[in-house]
Amino acid sequence: MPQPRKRATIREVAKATGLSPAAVSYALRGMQVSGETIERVRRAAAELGYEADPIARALASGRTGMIGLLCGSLEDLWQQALAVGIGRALKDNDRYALILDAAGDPARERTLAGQLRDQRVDALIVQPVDPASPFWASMCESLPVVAIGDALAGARTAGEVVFDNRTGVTLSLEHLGDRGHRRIAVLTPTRDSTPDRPADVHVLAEAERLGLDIEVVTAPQALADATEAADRALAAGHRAFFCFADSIAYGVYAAAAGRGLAIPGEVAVMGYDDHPMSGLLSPGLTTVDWDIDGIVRAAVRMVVGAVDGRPHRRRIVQSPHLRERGSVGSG
Amino acid sequence: MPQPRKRATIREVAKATGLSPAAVSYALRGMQVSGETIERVRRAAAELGYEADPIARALASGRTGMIGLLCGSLEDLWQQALAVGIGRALKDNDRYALILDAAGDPARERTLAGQLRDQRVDALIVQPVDPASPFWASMCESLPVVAIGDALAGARTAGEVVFDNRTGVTLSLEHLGDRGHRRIAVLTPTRDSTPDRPADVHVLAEAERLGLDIEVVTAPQALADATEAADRALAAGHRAFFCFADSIAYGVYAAAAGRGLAIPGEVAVMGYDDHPMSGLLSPGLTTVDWDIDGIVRAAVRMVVGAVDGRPHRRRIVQSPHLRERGSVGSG
DNA sequence: GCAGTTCGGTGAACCGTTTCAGTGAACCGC
DNA sequence: GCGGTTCACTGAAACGGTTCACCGAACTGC
Repeated sequence: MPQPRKRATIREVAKATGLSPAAVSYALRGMQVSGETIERVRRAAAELGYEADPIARALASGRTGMIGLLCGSLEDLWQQALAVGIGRALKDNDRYALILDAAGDPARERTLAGQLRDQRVDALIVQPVDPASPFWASMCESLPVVAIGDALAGARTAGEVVFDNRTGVTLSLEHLGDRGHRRIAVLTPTRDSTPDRPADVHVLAEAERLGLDIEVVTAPQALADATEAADRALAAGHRAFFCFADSIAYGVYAAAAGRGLAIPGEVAVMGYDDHPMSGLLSPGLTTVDWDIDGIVRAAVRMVVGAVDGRPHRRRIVQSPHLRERGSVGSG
Repeated sequence: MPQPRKRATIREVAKATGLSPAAVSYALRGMQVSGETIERVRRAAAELGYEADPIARALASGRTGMIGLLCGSLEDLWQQALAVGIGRALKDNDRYALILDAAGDPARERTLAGQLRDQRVDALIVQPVDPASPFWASMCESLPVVAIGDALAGARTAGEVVFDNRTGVTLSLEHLGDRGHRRIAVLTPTRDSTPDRPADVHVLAEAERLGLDIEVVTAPQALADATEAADRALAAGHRAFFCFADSIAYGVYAAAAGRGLAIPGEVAVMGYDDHPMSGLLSPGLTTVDWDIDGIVRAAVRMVVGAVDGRPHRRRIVQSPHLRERGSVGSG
């Protein structure tokens, strides 16, 4: 059990400069003190190796300078990329991200969001698993929340970067339909316990409109799990897949390879999200792309704006495009 | 600016139960109080919706129950997978991971490690960018540190999961040599500012031994950057690549495709790490694999053991195997 | 020359826990 | 019935900052 090295406290800096702790506190944050004093305090602090204790600061001020990032499921490569991107963008804004993983579980999502609040994060960015939960309304009461993906129902968010999933779904299903696929397995990460998301509901509506025969199958995004789910669907005779995440589509590639089935000759696959790896597969994965850099920038601008109390756009809708690469042949 | 909902404090619970705050504190942690009182306190706490404030708790006790995870570079897909894996494994041990990204920068690594200490994480897991820094010794004085990858020089770590990079490098270079490749571009994420890591040094020694003509090129792990670096190497006439991360090898695939060069016919590529996606490419990426689940389990066991003061293995060496998939033809 | 500001700074309360050093009562053996 | 433990609990001091209320001195306008 190593003992923590004793750090200098604000009182020691005060003693060294002959000022009160309060003055030191103000000086180091550049408030209400003369320039000459600030310089003196800076010097003394540097000499003593003093740096304000973030925990004590958080307790007293209620702020931390950190921003919570609550991801829906970090098994998903695209969401991993999003998290990394947001982390780096926040760093460029001199802020730190606290990244947590809801693992696709609505209950866990609520727990973690509450913990981030208790940790005094200045704001929260969330890619909600369960956007319909009334919990979000109370969350938005206590700190600025920026939602990515789906808007939070009935909550006063500080901003939202909404994906136009209706268009995304329509593009995907139409593409499959145009290529002659009528019986389609829809692989979605949504857990049974999650209330139907707008996107999922829209899948049913569009399938009806286009006269498609679909079966919705739950598939986790981790490659091994997705492969297993895809393999079961292949065993059940499915040959056309609409995957609600590129990560899941990768599982279809793996499962098809395992059964010696060729893509796109014998199996058709559509992804959703456009992860960088999707362009590297053979054939490339046909998918629907979101502008991930744009999403990152928008979310970070919103959250930083909200924290600093600056005006900012509260709502941006991301439109998808079909990225055709060859994984959907004619059926 | 939303106002934080007022939460119940320990004093209110004390008042409600007619006990002192100290008694409540003890009761909720099941220490030194009668079972009947514990039950009474529990009930009152539940009724008031009381939960101990983690920040105040951290300030008073110096502990948080969180474990810091400092990654070398989260641009790397394999490291992303490792981070996610560790996060989930810690969750299974009822602990939370605080994930930070050093972005390949030794200075940033030191800064972030210090911040995690200041945040009172109970322990730190680090995949060091700069394992030779004397900084780690002082870090290990103030909290348990578990190192993944390279051992920390001159530091009393709580544990280390060391990769046998010597063997990994030897396997890789021998494989390339056996297939008749003599002139090899080594793509490594190591920044110029980083002191040479043992693995990098070993590359030079082994190249010498095997009579290979190598050129070391710095390449970031982000796909776009790796592709660019690989493209420059291709332009310089390189046709055989040893990439020090699968993520970098993906860049070679992309660059080769961009120039219409076939793998393995015209370009040979070796990866390092074995990310799940590597098996999905065509041809599959020949690489050196580490048992990522084993690494996760070992690191988590070590860190949890160190925090709980239980005895645990302090050092595990991971041995690599060659995972031949077809991306290295005969040159 | 006097009320009214502004400036630079102080003292003390406060944030919400944990923990150390007691303390009174019950219980023990003898 | 007496010293010695144990038990269940209390009071107050940390932990290391921030912030509020206030204060004297130096300006300001008139």
